[in-house]
Amino acid sequence: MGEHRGMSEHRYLEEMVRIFRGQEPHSRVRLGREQNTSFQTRVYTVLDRIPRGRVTNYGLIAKAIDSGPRAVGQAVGSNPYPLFVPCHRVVPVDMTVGNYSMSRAPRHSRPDVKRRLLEREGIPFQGERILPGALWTPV
DNA sequence: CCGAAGACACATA
DNA sequence: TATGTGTCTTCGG
Repeated sequence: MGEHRGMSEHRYLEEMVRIFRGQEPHSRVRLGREQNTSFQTRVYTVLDRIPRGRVTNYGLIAKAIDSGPRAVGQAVGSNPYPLFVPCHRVVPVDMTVGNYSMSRAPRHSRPDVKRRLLEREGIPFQGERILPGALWTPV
């Protein structure tokens, strides 16, 4: 079986399925981040600290690393390890799921992957919005 | 280098 | 609701 992103293919898929189901990964996975810019690394470091069942927003991350929200969005969008680095826990300040990549699909066929991931992690929605109690502020 | 483009935020009408 | 502006990083010419 092949090697995939620093772990066996089998284990990688197994952990990925767990995350899709809203379960916690069995073990913390070490991922190489050599290709990232130093700015991206700073952003992903914050993402790693977002607790399960909580979300934060682009502006708060920006403040935490002394940058701007758009720059944070750009870094989040180029996350090389989605799911493992929980970019799905970052939402706009209005607490909707935001303009993540999948949101460009036609509405009737839109998979709403981000929302489903969040719901399985226990994030409470009311209509299109996440309840304010789920907001986490980076320390 | 310079300009344009973002998974944004905030102000103003 | 809907433009318009500010701000910061990346990428392409």
